[in-house]
Amino acid sequence: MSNDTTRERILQAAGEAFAAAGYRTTTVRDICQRADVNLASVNYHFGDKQRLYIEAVKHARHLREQQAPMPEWSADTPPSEKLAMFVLTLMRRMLGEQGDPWQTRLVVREIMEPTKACEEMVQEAFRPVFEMLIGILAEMMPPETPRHELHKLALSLIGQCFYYRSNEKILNMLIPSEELQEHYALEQLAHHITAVMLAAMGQRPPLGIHSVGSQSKTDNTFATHRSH
Amino acid sequence: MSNDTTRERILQAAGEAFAAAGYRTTTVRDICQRADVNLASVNYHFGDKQRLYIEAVKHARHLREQQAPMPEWSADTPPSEKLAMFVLTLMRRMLGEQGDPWQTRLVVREIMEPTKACEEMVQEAFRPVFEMLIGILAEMMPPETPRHELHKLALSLIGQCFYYRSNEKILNMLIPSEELQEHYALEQLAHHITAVMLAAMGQRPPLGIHSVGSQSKTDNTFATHRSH
DNA sequence: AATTGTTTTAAACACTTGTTTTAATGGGGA
DNA sequence: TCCCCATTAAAACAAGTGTTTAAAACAATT
Repeated sequence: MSNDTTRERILQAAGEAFAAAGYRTTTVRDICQRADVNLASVNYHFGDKQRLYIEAVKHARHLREQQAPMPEWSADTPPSEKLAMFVLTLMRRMLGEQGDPWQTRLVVREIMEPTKACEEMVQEAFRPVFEMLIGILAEMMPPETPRHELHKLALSLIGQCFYYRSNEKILNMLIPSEELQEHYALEQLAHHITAVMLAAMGQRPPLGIHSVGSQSKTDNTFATHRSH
Repeated sequence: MSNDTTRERILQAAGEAFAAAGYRTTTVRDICQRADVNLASVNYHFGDKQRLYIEAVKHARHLREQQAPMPEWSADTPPSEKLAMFVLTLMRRMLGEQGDPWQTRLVVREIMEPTKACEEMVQEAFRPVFEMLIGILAEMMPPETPRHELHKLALSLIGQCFYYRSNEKILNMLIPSEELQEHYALEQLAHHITAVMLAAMGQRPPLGIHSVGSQSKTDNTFATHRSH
């Protein structure tokens, strides 16, 4: 964590500051104070604030990728296992395992309000991950499934994961804190999202059905359980 | 659309401006120019920029609610139909039917980075909608389903809807534009999300299974369709 | 030790920002 | 008509912003 060069200290401080307050709100003076460097060194090392921002985004993304790398599977790994691992990794990137996940906060800002730093991010990071997910889903769905349907399934999955990062503050207001502590750990959320997607694709029994044995399905599988 | 009083003109212009560029980036001068009023009138009518922002958020939320009101159902409406309508309404609020949906853009900003305007928004708007959704889901799931599981199902649904508003720009870079035009209309997206949720809860056959007859299920319902 | 190129420092600059001030305007009632 | 009120208008203010400048400090090479 202890980056010694001025350039690296600025990059780190800028990432944290931009992630916490956004581009416009954080000042160059903030960053320099946090990094304990002289005010002019930002312009010396990065030219101007905007180019520093772009570099900070790139830096954040790289950090996040190596903190939660996408797994590689052997050829015979069942697709449902791949999907579970994929979701878990995505959630790790979203929420992080320890400390404040400022890297993802910064990336999310860029997603919501793309700047010049976004194009590179999509091509280098998002598109490969997206294609990987499409590949996993394609293994589970019938071969004739149209591409746009695979895409929407992928977006359903990503959307659920994304939600827990982007709406964190709202969640804290909506869900009681004991419930949050007890049932909203990273692994529990990943497990839930995986279950929803697998059930939606018929790779697992639907949620709410406790009879796991696949041959013991009863008639009311697709029926309403109670009309309140 | 033609609000005549100075106060209303400012409110409208401020909402659009804040939605497009955020609180810090948009200047009071921007807003006044757009509303064609004198610079000082913001402070005269609203006190300061921050209180104007709070009023603008409230205004935007009210506008959005009356543009896409939540439906009311008769007592015997099946829950799956309720869910479909709920999703459609939520998507209408997210994406809007015509023109730039600046109201939701502004609300989304507030979700991502809550200010003083947020608390009121959650209590008055989000919580009732959330509870309504929980009620619908509870009708479909077994009575013994724990509350936190209903909550997570609700969040899965909301997360998918939210995604199409928050990641709009990324989607445009990730999905070919012809596919977007052909398969990403508001109703199509709502239909997809509804299908995913219903299938996940066992209220519909899984996606990718075309035999709708509930008795003609074959053995491979919960099996892999192809190993690539 | 002197010199060269790189990095750091403190100060200043030019500009934008939210806000305030003070005067002008306009319209109803006495 | 005159006065009083709410509203609008133009100008100025004070604080904060990104950026530049020019000198100082430093490190490495000759």
